[in-house]
Amino acid sequence: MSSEKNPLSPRIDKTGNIDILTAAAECFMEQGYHATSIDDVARRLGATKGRIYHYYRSKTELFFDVHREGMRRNFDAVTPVMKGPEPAARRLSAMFRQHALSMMENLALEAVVVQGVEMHRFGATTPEQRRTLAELMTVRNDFESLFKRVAYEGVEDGSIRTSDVSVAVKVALGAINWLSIWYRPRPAETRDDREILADKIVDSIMQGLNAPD
Amino acid sequence: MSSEKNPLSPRIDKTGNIDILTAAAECFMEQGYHATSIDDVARRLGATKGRIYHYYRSKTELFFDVHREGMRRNFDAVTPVMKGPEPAARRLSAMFRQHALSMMENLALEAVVVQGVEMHRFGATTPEQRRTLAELMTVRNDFESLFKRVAYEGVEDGSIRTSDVSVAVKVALGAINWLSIWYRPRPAETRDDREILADKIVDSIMQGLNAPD
DNA sequence: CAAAAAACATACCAAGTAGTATGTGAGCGG
DNA sequence: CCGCTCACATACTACTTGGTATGTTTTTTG
Repeated sequence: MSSEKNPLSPRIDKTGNIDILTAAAECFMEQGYHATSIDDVARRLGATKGRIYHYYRSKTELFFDVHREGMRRNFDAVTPVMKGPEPAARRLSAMFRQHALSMMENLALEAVVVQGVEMHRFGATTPEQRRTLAELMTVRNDFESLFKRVAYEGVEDGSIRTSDVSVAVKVALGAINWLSIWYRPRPAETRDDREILADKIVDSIMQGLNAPD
Repeated sequence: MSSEKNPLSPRIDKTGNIDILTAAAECFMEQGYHATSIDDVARRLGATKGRIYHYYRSKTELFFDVHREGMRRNFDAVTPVMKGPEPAARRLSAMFRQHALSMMENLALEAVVVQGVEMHRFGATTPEQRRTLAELMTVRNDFESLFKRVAYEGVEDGSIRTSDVSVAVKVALGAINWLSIWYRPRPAETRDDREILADKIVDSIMQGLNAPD
């Protein structure tokens, strides 16, 4: 069953070629999963199908692995700031900020993650694929739960106000995920630029649009 | 050039069959554009390819027409409430509310619209397709501009506060568009249920998550 | 009511693609 | 230096799918 072809950590290339995961992510971002052929990915690698099928048993498996890597970076970005002595509202906005920055800096990967979320609607063909997809959605839900948990803490410690925690979190995450659609780095963009944008987004989410009375 | 095969208004069926646009929208929503074959759409119609190609010259043209219809409904939902004597913040939240309801009640159509937005990243193959896609993105931008304009009015009349109008609008629309990914109507859902959800979403957008001091 | 056009269905093809089977050169352990 | 494995490349196949060409039936029109 688990012939262990894919190590969990991302495969980094030793040659001059860019990594398979990166090439796949870029192709999937630019053309979408179905419109991307394995030959497209291979071409971007400066290689042929043989190389890809040496590491991945199928196109879907490749897609899933890209997705996993994207989610892994999401967790890595968010978990360090979710605990601490500050009020929950502070921590939650820090989480949003980190997530937004992660979206911008792993754009290709995160675009694939978003496609994966959509794909859960799509009918996965084989039972094996269905199970893997279900696994990915579990990870996805766990990620969302991180935010929900802190949001609940905020309701309890009085730093957060909302009519519905679950909806509010979905709204906020949707706003951030939407970055993968409209955000494109400008040619000479710096980290500072991205932080400014992230701060604006977090401000919108936390303060809302209504002017204070 | 314009052989006028597709009237602008949606083609409503006179037979017992569901309409082509609806069938296509449902297929595109469930499987995505590329994974949907023309035969899939035909099968859902209880017909064959012949019927579809009688009205549409290509698959992309069909997709674009579904997209147009989705955008048309968006405009129809939002424009009636965007003008009036109330402060701009009031009108803007009414627009958000209408848009959210439109997303829920035209789920299949709107899912296709979202796909279209993603697709503008994708390389459209033929020049003709590129132009049509560019046209759709113009419509899309016009729609976003409706919100921006009212938001600017709000900044001027003092009813709206934000660090960046453009970003704030993108955040809000992203949150609402994200509905197409997670929202699914429950079996016996009523209009009231949808309005409650829409109100919660608008509340999150307008009030934010931070508790008032 | 005849003829023309509309509204489809059927049959077919060329192109593209996921996946496989097999070859091959480089490195490496013994 | 020999054989074995790894890391690919090459060649090929079975199948799907967008699109077309051509029937066939129903509706409209003069």
